Amino acid sequence: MKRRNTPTKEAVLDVLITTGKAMSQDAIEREIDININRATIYRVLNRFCEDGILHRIVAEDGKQYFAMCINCDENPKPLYHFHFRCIKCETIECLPKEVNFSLPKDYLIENVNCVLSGVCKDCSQLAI
Amino acid sequence: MKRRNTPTKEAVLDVLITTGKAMSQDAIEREIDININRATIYRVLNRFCEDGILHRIVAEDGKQYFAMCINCDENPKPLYHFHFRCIKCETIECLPKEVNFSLPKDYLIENVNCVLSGVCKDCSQLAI
DNA sequence: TTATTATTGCGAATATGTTGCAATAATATG
DNA sequence: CATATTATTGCAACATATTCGCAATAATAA
Ligand SMILES: [Mn+2]
Ligand SMILES: [Mn+2]
Ligand SMILES: [Zn+2]
Ligand SMILES: [Zn+2]
Repeated sequence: MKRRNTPTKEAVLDVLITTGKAMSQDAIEREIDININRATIYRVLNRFCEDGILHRIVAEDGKQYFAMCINCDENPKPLYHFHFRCIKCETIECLPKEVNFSLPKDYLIENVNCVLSGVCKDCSQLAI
Repeated sequence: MKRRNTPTKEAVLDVLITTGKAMSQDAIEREIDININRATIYRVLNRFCEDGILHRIVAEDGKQYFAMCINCDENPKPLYHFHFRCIKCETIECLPKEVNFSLPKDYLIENVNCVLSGVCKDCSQLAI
């Protein structure tokens, strides 16, 4: 199943690159000018995750958010990094902080999903 | 709104105390012998969370899991601790490991939701 | 240009969690 | 114990997120 280039894939990646944040399917759909079906966006996002182009974060709202992998911008991020979800502006950003943990004997690690939530700097300064 | 004692609340707490793990609504319902309505279980769980008797974890499967607070058993746990979700046996346990993080300036923390996932010791040893 | 098949749109299905409302039952009070 | 108050429950309906089957479309290889 060789991948093909399509306007949909381009548009989705474009939005994610531009915002530089983690976005949910509906947020992505809202930002795209052309009309793309909900299911299609999910399929594109899932494929990007399989291919290691995006990574998936599940926030405490139970929703999936998607962000570009690793060297998002200037600062490359550790494989397992924290995420911050602002409850005011509803955005999620990848923090360049590594998650440090240790597991008891005989535990096998497969994935890490760490989300801190609160108010981001933009929103906390607005309040002043 | 003074709280009342009911068989439902007792049954739910009982299951959570017995397993000592974090459980989802459907897992709890399955473990209870009497029939309790889905919505009722959710309401009971939400009330326990409000009252600080349970805490809520959202796993990467997007589902909510509920566990007894802090001094679950012998070892008291830090306020912000890691959780481990086994993808084999589908259980979640509270790890007595504190989550260490630091936020950039002007960020306000409100909540922490950290879930590691993989294979727990019981399931990894079964494979041997 | 044509054939192959990855990708899409659509509608329906699944799953998790919440809510309105009337019925039930726990508790307080005399 | 009898009665009033109201927290709690069951039920059905709702909301939302995500997936799936299937036929139509379109990107690429030949
Ligand atoms: Mn990230
Ligand atoms: Mn816990
Ligand atoms: Zn914000
Ligand atoms: Zn296990």
